[in-house]
Amino acid sequence: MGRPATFSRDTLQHAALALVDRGGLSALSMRSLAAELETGAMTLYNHVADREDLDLLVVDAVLGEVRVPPAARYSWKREVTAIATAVWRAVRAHPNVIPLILTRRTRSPASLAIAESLLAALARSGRTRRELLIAFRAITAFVMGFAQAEMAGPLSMGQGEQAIDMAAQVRALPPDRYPHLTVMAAEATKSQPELEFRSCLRALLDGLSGTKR
Amino acid sequence: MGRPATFSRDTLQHAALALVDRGGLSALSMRSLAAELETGAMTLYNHVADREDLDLLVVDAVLGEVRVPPAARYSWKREVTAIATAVWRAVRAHPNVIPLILTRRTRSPASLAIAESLLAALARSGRTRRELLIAFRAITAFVMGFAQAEMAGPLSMGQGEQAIDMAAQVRALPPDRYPHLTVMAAEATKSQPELEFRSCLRALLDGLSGTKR
DNA sequence: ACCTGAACACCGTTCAAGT
DNA sequence: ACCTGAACACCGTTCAAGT
Repeated sequence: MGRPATFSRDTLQHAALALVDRGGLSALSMRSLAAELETGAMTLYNHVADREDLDLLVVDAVLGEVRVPPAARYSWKREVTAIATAVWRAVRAHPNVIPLILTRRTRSPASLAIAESLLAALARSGRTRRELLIAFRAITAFVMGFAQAEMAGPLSMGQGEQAIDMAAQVRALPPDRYPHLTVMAAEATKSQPELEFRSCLRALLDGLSGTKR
Repeated sequence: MGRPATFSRDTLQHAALALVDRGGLSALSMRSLAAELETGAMTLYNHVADREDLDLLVVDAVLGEVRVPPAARYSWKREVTAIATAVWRAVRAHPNVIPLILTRRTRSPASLAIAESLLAALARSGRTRRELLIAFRAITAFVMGFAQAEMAGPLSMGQGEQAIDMAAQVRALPPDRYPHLTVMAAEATKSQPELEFRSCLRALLDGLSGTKR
């Protein structure tokens, strides 16, 4: 009933992201977001089609933080590395949003810009279309999968308390049944996600630049 | 009130998977599953801790379908390829479950067995622990990420009607803003997920067997 | 011990009404 | 035209009671 307090879609978007960052996905609902914005739940529908649309807005807020580096400075490998790393860091900066990022299909300008710049960088390596598609698939799969693994994989990453707890659990499994896994859980205790990401990505790029068949 | 109809956790698990396979994730709720089993919702809590536990059961039903091949038949690369492909195929056979698989951390025997056998295969290539961890991370990230991309990536896979629609949408973007993406959307029309998965995985394995630094 | 209906505290969204 | 409260059809889960 007429508080003029009409807010922009942009403030809604960032309020939603802030809620998820702070309290996890369960902290975001039409009602909780409306309360945050000091309005009624139904008012949100003036800015957003439905809950799914709100989720996409949150995903896009994260992807919008990706700073795609200016093109073609060094080798194509370095450029691809810069883009992939930028995406991974932005995603990783919002761990609570990762389930949304993994499961929502975005077609926003931010997400298309990332895809386009990655393709442009890869195209500099001289490939047929088919090879370019393969390279694009491999890299995007790896980046998203690496973020996924940090959230849900069997071998914990990083040195947080939670990661160390997880490692301890896996290390405590019967070593005769899981000889490698238990050893690797110990190794994962020294995990440095940034370095591991770089090493994995380098291996992938090496493989993608090898002889074509 | 004593229909004796006590059912096993196993039938509950497969009924839940069947509901998701048939009707998507939204078709599975405590109430819908109970109805399927011709009982009341609260009866489920005799077999399952909570909804999260039910989700894990569904994830595990899929991972339980992975047939890990017998070890050490050919080269380590072929063995790793066999395992990765088996996982990917099982996941892909249940597309509606993918969001759950990506976001739930399982520690079930099925999931641990997969991880252990993948590590065992990789260990045959002769690596330090640190290199083994890197290789494991790269491959699991890739497999999960590839499944994720088929569900939510910008370039559609396969020749289904839906995939073709999606490709058409991306192809219809302004080509001066998205020169590579629009071309690749056309290329993706010929997409053969199985072949692309193999090509990407081969590149990754090539990279992982290259010179260490 | 195992089972289960009623009730509670949430959801997203429709609808009809406000200005 | 924009806003919004009440109400509806769902959720997962607590609680108390059945056998």
